[in-house]
Amino acid sequence: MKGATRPDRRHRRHEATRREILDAAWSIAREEGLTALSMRHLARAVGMEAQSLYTYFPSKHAIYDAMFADGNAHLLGLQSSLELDADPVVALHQAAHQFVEFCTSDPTRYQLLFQRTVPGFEPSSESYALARKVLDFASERLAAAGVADQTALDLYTALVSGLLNQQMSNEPGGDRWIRHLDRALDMYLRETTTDRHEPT
Amino acid sequence: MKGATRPDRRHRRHEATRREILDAAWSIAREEGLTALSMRHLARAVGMEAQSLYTYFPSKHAIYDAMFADGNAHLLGLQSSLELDADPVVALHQAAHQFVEFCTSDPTRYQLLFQRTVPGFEPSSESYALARKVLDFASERLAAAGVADQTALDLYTALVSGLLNQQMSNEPGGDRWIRHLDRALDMYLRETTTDRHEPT
DNA sequence: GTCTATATTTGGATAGAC
DNA sequence: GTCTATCCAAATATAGAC
Repeated sequence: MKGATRPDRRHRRHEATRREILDAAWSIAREEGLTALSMRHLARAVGMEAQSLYTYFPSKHAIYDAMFADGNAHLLGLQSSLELDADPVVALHQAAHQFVEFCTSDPTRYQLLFQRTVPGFEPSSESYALARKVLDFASERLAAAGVADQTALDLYTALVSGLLNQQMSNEPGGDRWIRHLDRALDMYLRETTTDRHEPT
Repeated sequence: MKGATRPDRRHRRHEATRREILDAAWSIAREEGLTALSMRHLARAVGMEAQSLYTYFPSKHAIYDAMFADGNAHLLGLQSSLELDADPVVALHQAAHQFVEFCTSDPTRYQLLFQRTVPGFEPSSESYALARKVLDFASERLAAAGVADQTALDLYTALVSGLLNQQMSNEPGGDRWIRHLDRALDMYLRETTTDRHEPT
């Protein structure tokens, strides 16, 4: 007789609970802030004792790390599935808008992924690799639009993140800064690309 | 006989001790991070018991607030005493460089003044008024250079803070982003001002 | 896998003697 | 103004029974 649960079944169950905990963590962080997330609080939300969480995550930082990976994976999925215009300049605007939408739609996630506000947290190298891929995506969009060098890429990230930071810090939910995104992109492209048409 | 200390003398002594505590707080925050600052830790640094600090500051937040005011007052002093070039465009570059230097020279201060990273802290209205004056300064420099409207001012703060944020977050101490400050300013001015010379 | 019990640390803040 | 003595709350994490 096979009294024991099959290993893969147990594994699936384990993963499902992990997912459940992670979702609850996002929920708490969104409602009360990233730093307000605690093991006790999280445990209560999923109907467990705090100590039982250690079966699924070795530490609180591991939970932050899983959230970090989670958010980046989500963004990568969005970026991959976005239908880009044939015109690389239009495509760059599209991609930038998608990124801004992703960030503004969830300030907590933005804080975890792009600001360094959680006290002792640093992403693991595995999670950080995902963040790198996100940046590579932007790099490709820029190259397609005629911007190739590293310095111009740095200026781009500064410009977009500058608008986002101001928006999220001073007027979350509004558009006082991010509504200048298109203007900022045009300004940026005028600076960093050499127009080959209109030679006169 | 006048056995009691004169009130103003007592007041001066009180202020001196306050100053001493504040300096120690900056020192600790710089060495171990803003969030690592605790009453016990701070008290040990000045040779007191933690409880005695409450004679000088009613709460921990009051200490953060005093630090916030401190930093902004310092910046205002620097801005006021800077000799600006007669050419408003050159003057804008000067002022921007001074600001960037102020920020990069003390990451902890930058974090307290311009990022919102301390968990529950929000500056009092008195302290915030100082921060407003700092922004007014930038506003005047921009107006002198021919940038008057609010949207352009928002774009300016996004641009400068964007470079700073990237620099402080990803490579503190380096210049990978801030070395593009002049280029970014020129790009910005080209976008936001109408050149009256070269009408052809 | 989940629980109870507990260790351990750390924090902010108050009361009252001196 | 400074101290001792506490209070109170909250956090992460481990040990071991079931």
